[in-house]
Amino acid sequence: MQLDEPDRRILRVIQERPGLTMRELGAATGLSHSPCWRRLQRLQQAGIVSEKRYIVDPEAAGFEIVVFCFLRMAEHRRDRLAAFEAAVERVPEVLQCYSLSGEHDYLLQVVARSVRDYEQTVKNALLELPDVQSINTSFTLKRIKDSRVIPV
Amino acid sequence: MQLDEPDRRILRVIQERPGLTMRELGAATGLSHSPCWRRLQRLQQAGIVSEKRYIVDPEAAGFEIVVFCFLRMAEHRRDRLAAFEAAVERVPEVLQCYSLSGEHDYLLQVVARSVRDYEQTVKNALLELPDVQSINTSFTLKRIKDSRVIPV
DNA sequence: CAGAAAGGTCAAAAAGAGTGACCTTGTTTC
DNA sequence: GAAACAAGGTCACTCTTTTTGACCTTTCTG
Repeated sequence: MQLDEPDRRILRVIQERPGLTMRELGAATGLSHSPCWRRLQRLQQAGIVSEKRYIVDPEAAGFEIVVFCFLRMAEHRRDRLAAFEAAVERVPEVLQCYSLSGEHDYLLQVVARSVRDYEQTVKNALLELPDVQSINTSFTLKRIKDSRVIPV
Repeated sequence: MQLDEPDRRILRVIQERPGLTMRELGAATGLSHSPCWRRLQRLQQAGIVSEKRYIVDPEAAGFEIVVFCFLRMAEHRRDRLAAFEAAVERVPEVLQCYSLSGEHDYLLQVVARSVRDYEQTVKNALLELPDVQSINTSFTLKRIKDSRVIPV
């Protein structure tokens, strides 16, 4: 879907100032509430904008440990990787998983309540994932930024 | 803030099923809407839960390129790092930034509309950040998972 | 057991979302 | 240039939810 300027303005405002009413959003983007609402609907149907939701802060919720880990796979056959990816999806402690170009196959962001818990997750969930050859963990010391604001 | 079981149930349900009304949320967590609402308020005031907001999908919004990059710093004095972190905060293409233990100092997630744009971001924004010594980029090939659901 | 803390119920006000009808304006197409 | 469209604007209104307040009941706790 092609975004025009009003669409981008809407995207900017809903990201920077959630909690505006449709009328306020319209005012902030130079539209009135009706067409503004119609556009937002369209953006949602196009999958560009999610439904409105709450975000839970891992740290505040007691998940003090955030790690990134790099996986290398033993097999690189398409069906094996698909199996791995489906399995990763089901591990709740894994928040993000991207496949990478370069020397590592996957990058995972994993949260845990403690180092001990992380250890358990690695042993019980991650190493059990199909075809994982090696796991290289980097602990995060500090979250400097964790934004979901796309600079549209 | 210490979370009890009803709190955790609320956190689980609002993450798994956004869009429930307060009454439905209450029903799903075994509370009635009033106390449920009061708890959710408390969780928000405690910073555990954000206000309700839309999430924009980078890919759907035209940001096809998602990269992770690893930075190494020239200086490790406290005030220099603070300056760097404040500067990173202001680069809109950087969605995430964590400081890491181990051989790299920082991990950044950066989005861009194209490889060419990414190149620009690196040259104009990232390399301009104070004390950056080296940048090591890993392009992502595929997003397997990008969840914000904390397994409370 | 007394009090405090939290939940339940009810009722109601206020706010916002979501619609629909219809008019106006700017553009594109013949 | 006229007709046909595509969008936006305005209005009026309905319906849901949220948000509150009052008050009673149940559960813990010291």
